[in-house]
Amino acid sequence: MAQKHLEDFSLAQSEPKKEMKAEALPLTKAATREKDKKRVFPPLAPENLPPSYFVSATYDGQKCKALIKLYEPVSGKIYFWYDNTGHKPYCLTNLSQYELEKLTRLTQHQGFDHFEIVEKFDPLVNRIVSITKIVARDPLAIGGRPRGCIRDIIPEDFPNVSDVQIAQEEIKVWESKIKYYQCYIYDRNLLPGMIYGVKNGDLVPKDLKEIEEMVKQIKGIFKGATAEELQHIEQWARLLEYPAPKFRRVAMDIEVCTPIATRVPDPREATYEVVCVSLYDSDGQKRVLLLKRQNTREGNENLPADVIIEKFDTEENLIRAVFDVLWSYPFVITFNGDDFDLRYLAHRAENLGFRRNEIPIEVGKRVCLLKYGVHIDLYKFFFNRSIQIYAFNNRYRDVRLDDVGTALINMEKIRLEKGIGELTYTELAKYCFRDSEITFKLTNFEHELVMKLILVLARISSMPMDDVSRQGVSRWIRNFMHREHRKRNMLIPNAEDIIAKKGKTVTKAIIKGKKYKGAIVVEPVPGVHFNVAVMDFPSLYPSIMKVWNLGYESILCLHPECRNNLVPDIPHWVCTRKRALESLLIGSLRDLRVQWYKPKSKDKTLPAEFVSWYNITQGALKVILNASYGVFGADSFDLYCPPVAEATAAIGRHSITQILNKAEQIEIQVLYGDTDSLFLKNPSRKQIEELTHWTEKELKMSLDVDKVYRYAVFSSRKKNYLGVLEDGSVDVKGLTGKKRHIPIFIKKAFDRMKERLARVKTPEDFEKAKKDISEIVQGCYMRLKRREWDSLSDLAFNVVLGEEPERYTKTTPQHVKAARILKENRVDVRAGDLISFVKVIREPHVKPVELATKNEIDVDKYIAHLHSTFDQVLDALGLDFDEIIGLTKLERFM
DNA sequence: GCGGACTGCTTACCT
DNA sequence: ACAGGTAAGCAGTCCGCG
Repeated sequence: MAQKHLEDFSLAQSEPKKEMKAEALPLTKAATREKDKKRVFPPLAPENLPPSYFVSATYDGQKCKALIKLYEPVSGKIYFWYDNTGHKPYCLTNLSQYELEKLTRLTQHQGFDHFEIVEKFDPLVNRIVSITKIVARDPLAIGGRPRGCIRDIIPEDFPNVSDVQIAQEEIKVWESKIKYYQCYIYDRNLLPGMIYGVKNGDLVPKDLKEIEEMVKQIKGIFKGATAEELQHIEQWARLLEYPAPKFRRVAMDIEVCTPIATRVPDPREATYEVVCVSLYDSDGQKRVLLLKRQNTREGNENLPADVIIEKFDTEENLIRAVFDVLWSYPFVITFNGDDFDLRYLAHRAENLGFRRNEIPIEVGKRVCLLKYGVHIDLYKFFFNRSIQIYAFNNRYRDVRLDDVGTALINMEKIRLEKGIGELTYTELAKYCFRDSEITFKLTNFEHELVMKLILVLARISSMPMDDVSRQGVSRWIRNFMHREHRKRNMLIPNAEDIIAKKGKTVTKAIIKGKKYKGAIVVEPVPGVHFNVAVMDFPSLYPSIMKVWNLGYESILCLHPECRNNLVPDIPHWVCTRKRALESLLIGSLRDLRVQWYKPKSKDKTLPAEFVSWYNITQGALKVILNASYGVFGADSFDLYCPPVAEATAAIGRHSITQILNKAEQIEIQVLYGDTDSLFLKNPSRKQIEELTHWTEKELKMSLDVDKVYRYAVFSSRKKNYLGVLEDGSVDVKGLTGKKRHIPIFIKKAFDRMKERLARVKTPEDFEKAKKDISEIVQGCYMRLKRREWDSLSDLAFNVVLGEEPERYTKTTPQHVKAARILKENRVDVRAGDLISFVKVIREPHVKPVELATKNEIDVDKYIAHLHSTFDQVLDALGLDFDEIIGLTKLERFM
């Protein structure tokens, strides 16, 4: 495979060979061929293209057509396919053609094409309406320019509703903010991420016969599903079962030499020289391109033997060599390339006098895309909170290459002692090479997990891979909702219309400033409890949406006969006549995850590559399902509908309360519970079965035993406990000892306690363990008192600065005080930075670690923190901090 | 002028 | 630009205190 896609250069034509003054090679065969290759742009798909993956889409402003980027995995190339159906951009309005023709600004608009009358189902008024489609020649004519767009002209030129004759009380424009290529994807029923061929110039989906058997098997396990549900399960399964290709790709990193070592150069100015670029590709080719400079020594660092070092006499030639790469790889991976590497290269090339069409980069406001392939900026991807938490279980905490690399693939960046400009060639090469190596490997571990995850998300959301890797979960959900609206010929409602009709919530949140009441947390029973079963509803909220038919259309529907189908405890009702889209789509995704992908991802009898695919798929579904309730309560979501979220939460409270009562009734002690879980003390198998059956029958939802703790420790605090599993692993939830801001000095002591607790098997073991724990605490206390710590940084609190330091006006928290001190010392501090500070005796009682000295540490403050951290566990064990550290009751009183 | 009771702000966590 | 609920620590305010 690696060889194969380098063999085919049939596209190479025209354009004079570029001058390259590289030396100090030798080049491998592959690299030589790559250099010889000549570029043809655009890379048009031939009349008949072998099966290729739909990886991206855009609008070509010159050809005025939708453009699909197809990745052909055998040659490892991208092919462009332009629309040949004459599809055009449009928006919709409730004004008639007659009225619209009065608007000369519209009919004379250079982008205007024609009107059509269409019928669509309007979900908010629950009937088919006749509306006018305004077709344009260019998507920017509909919207997207600051002034004079069609969607703005209509309300501007009809300022008064009385000017026109319409049935509704308002002039409306719909679907004018959908990106044109998304519109194209929906209307043509295309599936990004799936496989297509080109036959006689037409784009045709490849038939998926190799997965038919599997799809049949999947449908077979959903016995209770309705025909409609089954149809959707099948639709999702087709998308998710089809295998992924190998992704031919290159990771890239650049270094720029700046006069001031601490400043990051501005990519919009691109004032300074690009001195090094490293490239690491999926065929194992590793290159470092260096710029020859005066006063730079060679150095004697060793790089891996297979790294090819190329030196360039001029920066221009170096950048040309990099651009050759960007013109030829289907996928280019960077870490922060949107805001730095690609942006810098593009502006630098401009400054150096490159012609526009020589630059392979499309520079946008916030992104940098490639004219040829697909640029994945891993920083954007890993920054996504949903990805961070649900796909990677919070394994990395700061979104920096070093941190993500260490956490996911155990690779660190190379630490620099000096600025880029002072490095020798080999030092610079080694440093830069490591970055592209980490970047590449972040897309390569676990059978190319990251690439496949992006592919799966692209399929679910009907989005290009470049968009899906940059945008948040609410966009993914919105886009598959849009797709399904179009598929059903439903009008996509405007957010303000949903709000006007269904915007009210009726419950009062516990937290001030929130819109509605959320979940229930059961008061824990403090103490140590042996044999604790944790039961939970798998995907509670998506289940509720499915079972209760929740969606913006069904909540508070217009049918009088549905008004008595009430949500428990609140006055909202739900439609009984028509299935809501969200309920159907999210419900079927949930069932597919719970009943197929989750079990398959744990099936040890399958080959590793399959398990990995199932695991990736279930992970992608998890990310989407976890957010599927929340988006309805987020005003940034296009189908924002607070009563849907409110009803979901209300039914959740109702469900857990019902089980609580049932458990009590069959005499199981409930120790704790949170939202969708119950912690049961020593239940019998029979009791568990009874609860499960009852839930299945009465609530129409599944209830599983998630795990069994050998023992669990609760304090009186909610969302705070420690549980030891049978295999000796320890779950710590919410305890201060695991929070990332506390000093490692305290954290280490806490971890020692954790290790000790893991070894406790029986209630009898506890006595010995308590003694050991007391000693751990005692030792820690003494070391503090004697000021015996390894380094000051062990005492640092690390707190994220949520805002720019000046923006704190109401209060000045300690980390902000420290940040301001740093600023006074000319250290650049910005929102999002992690501030490390220690507590000191003198005002203002905090100091950035790097400025503090041992003697000024306020030891008593640290003892107080040690105290409160351990108290969360100690009181459950019947231990007392003060007694442990040897204070008598009298001393404490004094 | 100072401490206690209180509220509010901020961060990090849980589901 | 998914939600609400909880814990902890500190900042700031008010009030009483001969």
